[in-house]
Amino acid sequence: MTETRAEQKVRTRRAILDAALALSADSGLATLSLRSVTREVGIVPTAFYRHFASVDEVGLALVDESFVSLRAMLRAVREPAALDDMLALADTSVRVLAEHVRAQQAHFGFIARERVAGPPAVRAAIRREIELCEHELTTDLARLSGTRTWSNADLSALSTLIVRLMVAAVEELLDVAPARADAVVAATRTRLRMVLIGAVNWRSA
Amino acid sequence: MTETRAEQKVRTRRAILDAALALSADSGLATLSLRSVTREVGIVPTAFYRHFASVDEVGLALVDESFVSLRAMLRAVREPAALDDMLALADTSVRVLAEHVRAQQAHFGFIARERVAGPPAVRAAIRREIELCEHELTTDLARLSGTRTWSNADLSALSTLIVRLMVAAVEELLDVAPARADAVVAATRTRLRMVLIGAVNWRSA
DNA sequence: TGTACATCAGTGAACGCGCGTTCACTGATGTAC
DNA sequence: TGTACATCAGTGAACGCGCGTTCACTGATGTAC
Repeated sequence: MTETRAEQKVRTRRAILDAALALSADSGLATLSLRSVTREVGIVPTAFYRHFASVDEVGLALVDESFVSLRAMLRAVREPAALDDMLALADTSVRVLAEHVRAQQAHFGFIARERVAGPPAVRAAIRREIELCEHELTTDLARLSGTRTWSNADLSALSTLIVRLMVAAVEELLDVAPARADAVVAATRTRLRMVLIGAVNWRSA
Repeated sequence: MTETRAEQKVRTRRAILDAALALSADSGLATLSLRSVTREVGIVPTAFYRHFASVDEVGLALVDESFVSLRAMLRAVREPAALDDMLALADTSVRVLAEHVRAQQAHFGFIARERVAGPPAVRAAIRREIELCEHELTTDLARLSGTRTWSNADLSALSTLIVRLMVAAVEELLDVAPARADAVVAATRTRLRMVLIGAVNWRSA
């Protein structure tokens, strides 16, 4: 009614992205058919081509979206000013993570799944984004008091451990019944603490 | 010629498993078609049913096979008698891992991929096997001097960190050009050392 | 050892199905005058 | 404001293709006597 043609087009594009995200949760982007997406959206298969050239292109758009969510989450872990503060905040960080995951289930699940299982182009895009995240975290870790004497290799070892712990926690949280989420949070916190104790004692123990 | 009918049947079964393993490397077990497998083997599609009831059943057989490889590898990490010994042996452990991965590329790749992307039954089977590995490692860690005072939760936090570090290293090794394998080994060793330093200093730092 | 019969791995035709993509189209929205 | 034309999101029929699965079959291997 009050909607312009351009607005309607954006809405359909959005509906295609949402449908692809929801449907790929079942059995992956690689097995997702164009027809199942358009069926879900309520348009005819050929109308898809007004918005995307291929299903792969939808996948790449979803990678972009999903990493907006992931970056938002990683910012929470990057705030502390010293390694000891990170250790003290481990509990809070993991809880924040769990909340983000609950709120952004679809995006996090998409990354976890398509990272290894997606079409090659999507897999490559995700890998690039994760490396970028690790690199950003490495830069931030270098600014912490307590890492003054660390080599670049040591810094990136720690940031990799942290990022992967988080990615693994995400996978577990997505996989587990909501009632058991607290157990996952507890276990992840213990693992994160163990890694950070390794970091605090690195080259000084 | 000199082959009995039973031997021939075993050979065909083996060829089906090998073809499924090779073909699923391209784009996953979930998208693997029965017809592409039989085409590769050189039999007619219907002959498949003489050996397996479905492609899922082939997947489960491959999970069993692949974990024989993974267990063999994990035994190498479990030999030390104390946490400090593990730390000293970190370098050797990671090298052994890299060799195993090179020798058993297909099996390790299969696990890494299908763990998140496989058909539900295959995914569940892999998850069960990984939990079993973690549990075995936990039992072994409990026997080490240096973990006398640890709770079960602490022990399983460490074994989870180690197993996942190994799984992640496998994924990286599979993904990287052979020439860059040494860099992956070096990075993994640093990460493993950092985790083990966390373990050595756990509850005592 | 020789023969008659049973077994069963692999065959080949046929089926209905969902797929991606093509094409010419419709008709509401948007624009130029 | 009213009219004539352009745009373009979505339509619907049609195509050829590979899929999983059915079924009755063949013929070499294996077994009982």
